[in-house]
Amino acid sequence: MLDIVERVKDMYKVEEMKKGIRVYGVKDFNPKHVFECGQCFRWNLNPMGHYCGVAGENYAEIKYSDGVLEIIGSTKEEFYTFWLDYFDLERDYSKIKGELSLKDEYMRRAIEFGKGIRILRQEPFETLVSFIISANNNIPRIKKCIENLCRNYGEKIKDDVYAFPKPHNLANVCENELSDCIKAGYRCNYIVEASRLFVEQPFSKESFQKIDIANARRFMRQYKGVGPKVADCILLFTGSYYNAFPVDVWVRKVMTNLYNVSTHKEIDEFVQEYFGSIAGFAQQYLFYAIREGFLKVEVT
DNA sequence: ACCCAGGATCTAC
DNA sequence: GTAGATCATGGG
Repeated sequence: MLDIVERVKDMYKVEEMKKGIRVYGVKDFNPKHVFECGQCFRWNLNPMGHYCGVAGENYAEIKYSDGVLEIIGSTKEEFYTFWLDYFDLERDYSKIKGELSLKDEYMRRAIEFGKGIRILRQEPFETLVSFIISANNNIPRIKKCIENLCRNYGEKIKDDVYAFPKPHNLANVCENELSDCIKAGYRCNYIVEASRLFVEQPFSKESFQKIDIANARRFMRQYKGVGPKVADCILLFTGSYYNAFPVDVWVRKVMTNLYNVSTHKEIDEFVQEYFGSIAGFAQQYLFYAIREGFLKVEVT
């Protein structure tokens, strides 16, 4: 851990308090943008107007104002060993936004709208299962299914707060029981099957280190319930490939409308060329701005 | 009753 | 390899 502290000492000052920590010098961060851009499902506004949620085995409350990030529920050690990476705090988002803003006016406006987005580096298994559930589903229901899943099969962290279930706990579950508990319908079969494969054949950022995105996509699609879109969500939101570009109905509309590319293959070839290695960030800025209704697209 | 939701699968051509 | 039906569930 000391090497991490040494590495980021010029970037952030971390102060420990009674209930949590304060991190000074945090730029390009807006909790609303981070937690509501569609990349995660376990963070919610509390009555105080702050986002609370679970990541890994950690429960926290997040506040941000004026370059100061407060993580209630975290120690200094947990910050260096977990949250620093989770929030991708060592990446220069200003540079990414600068590069993408030069592409076109539409992109520039999307970034202006979601300028506080950071792509979380989430846990592989949780991301896999969450985005299997996301298919042909809406966000409020996705969140309910996942909360039910954690409540029934996850380890209790504290009062009424549960961690995401471990792979082996979902691999051994009866499909009908799972369906009764989480109400995810036909996706329950996918969840059990995918969990079983994950136990045998897990993946992580590290395991993808030596293969290109095409092979990573092929690998991901072995899991039942993982198609092209879900595969890219997992690769992007685990921080494995930042040129992953999930194409859903909304993003497809923009791509067709604005850039005149329509098939999945066409779209991917275009964005890899146009946005390059930071295509995934572009996707998030676009998705958030469109879905929130800030940017309009012709409905086809 | 019908349509939709960050799609994926299965089947048939 | 690709177009079409089908897949639970809940909300509008």
